[in-house]
Amino acid sequence: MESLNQLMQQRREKLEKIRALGINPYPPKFDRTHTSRQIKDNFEALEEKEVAVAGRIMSNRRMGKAAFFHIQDMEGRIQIYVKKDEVGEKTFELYKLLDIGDIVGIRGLVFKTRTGEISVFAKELQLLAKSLRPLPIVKEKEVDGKKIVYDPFSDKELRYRQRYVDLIVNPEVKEVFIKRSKIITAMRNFLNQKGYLEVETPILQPIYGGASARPFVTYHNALDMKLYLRIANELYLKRLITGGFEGVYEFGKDFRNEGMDRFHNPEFTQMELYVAYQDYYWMMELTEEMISTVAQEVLGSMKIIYQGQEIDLTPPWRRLPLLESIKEFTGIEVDNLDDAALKDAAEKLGLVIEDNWGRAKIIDEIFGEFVEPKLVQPTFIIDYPLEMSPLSKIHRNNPRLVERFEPIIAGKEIGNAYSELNDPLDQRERFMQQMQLRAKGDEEAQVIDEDFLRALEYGMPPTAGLGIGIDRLTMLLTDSPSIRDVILFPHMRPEKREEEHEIDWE
RNA sequence: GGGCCCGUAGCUCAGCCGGUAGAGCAGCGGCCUUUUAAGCCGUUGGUCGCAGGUUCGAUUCCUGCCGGGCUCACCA
Repeated sequence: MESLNQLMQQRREKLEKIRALGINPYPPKFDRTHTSRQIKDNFEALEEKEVAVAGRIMSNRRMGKAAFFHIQDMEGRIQIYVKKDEVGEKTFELYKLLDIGDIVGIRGLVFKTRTGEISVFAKELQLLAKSLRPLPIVKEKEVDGKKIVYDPFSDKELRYRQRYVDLIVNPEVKEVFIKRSKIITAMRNFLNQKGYLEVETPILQPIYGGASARPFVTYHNALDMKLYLRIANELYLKRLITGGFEGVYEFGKDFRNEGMDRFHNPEFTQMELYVAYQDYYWMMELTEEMISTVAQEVLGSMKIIYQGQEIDLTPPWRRLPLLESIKEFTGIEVDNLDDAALKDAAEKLGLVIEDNWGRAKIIDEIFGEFVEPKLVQPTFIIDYPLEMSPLSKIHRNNPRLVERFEPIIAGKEIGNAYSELNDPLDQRERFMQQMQLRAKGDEEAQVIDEDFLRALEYGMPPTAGLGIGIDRLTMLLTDSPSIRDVILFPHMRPEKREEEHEIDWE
């Protein structure tokens, strides 16, 4: 237990004084009639009427025998006016023992102050929860309609570790997560309207698959076996297409045991959708329709600003084959070059190419370095090299390519899709190639999944599949520079080692 | 993993080339019954991230560690 500093000590003393007044500092409930927003939006109708509001004290201006303070509820803040003559001696004593951060309920009359602020004139004041820790104090002032914030609570480490404080003190943070929720709801509604079925598939998997990534490993005691946290939903969802569902989707957490940065959190949310009898061209249309619809519903516009760049999500989006995109941005015509010449060309661009890299890896490198960052407006990069895509169908016009696309927006991929490979013999081949890569030390190569192959052998219809990174999409639609700004509790190292709290596994 | 930067009061920060710390807000006490970054007067509060080293003396210099940020690498 950390020792109490002066401020926390004082609050505990106040708590005892409140108890001594015969007041329960943690009563069971409060009957609220209005939120702050409802009062502000309906002032004319509510003026001089009695309301009951509740929230956290966020500012306090005391003037002898009267005081103004703001309380904050889910929808905003409203000012409260307390006057000793009005609330009485005892309640005013209670008021004097309150702190910023305490949760209170007020019953009183709606009025407007001399300076024009809609407020509640307290007739009754009730403590609903005493706060024992001091909040950061953020003050703000409006000048010419612009909000100036003084001493913002800005330490990123504290904000991420104590998100509850961040949410209390920084209202725009709450907005981001409200939008995140609306994005997911809008997407779910879109998919439901199309008639697709939302399903749930295992997170704990005996064999992981569906992406190239290193997994987290866990252990089931009763079964005495290793399990993996899923890296993708893909293989289970395709089993369901085999099973006869013709459109299934899942919003799910995936887990990848890799580095962390501005665009990667070890656990992240993905929406995966599989639709029978369709191909990747069809899926491109669905994707642009879905993303633009979500933006329209959540933001009221298909035009967004991301980190200062204006982006127009209105369909149709540009479709650009991968190799053409490389030609466009670097002049390199990959198809005219043999392996050695391609390596030379890449090195001339300044890339460091390892000797054991194949063509696909070099192409991917050139794309990632010279093309992707330049694709600000939404673009479907289509038709990837076969070797990079063990789960997608070979291109109908070119056996060295697959029918795959990635939607790129603001220089970053936000998803991945293909005409799903449903030829079980070809799929087995591709798995075998992956196993060879794995034998050569590629820890991210995919693992053969015999049960998935068995499902394909029963026959899976032609299918289009799509994955959309919900975190990345949310970054885009909330103009957030880091994935940690759109995840409520981003992964952090433990604050300190507290031996006494270590969990004792058997 | 590499590079750069940061860690000082509850919060936001200052502290030059070494002499064991300061501001604003918050808090506490006083005045103030329509204030709003309320105001005025007074005042408390710090193992200067942790551990070593150099030194008569370290918040300051050096090393290591811990935590974080940015970035590069890796990575769908």
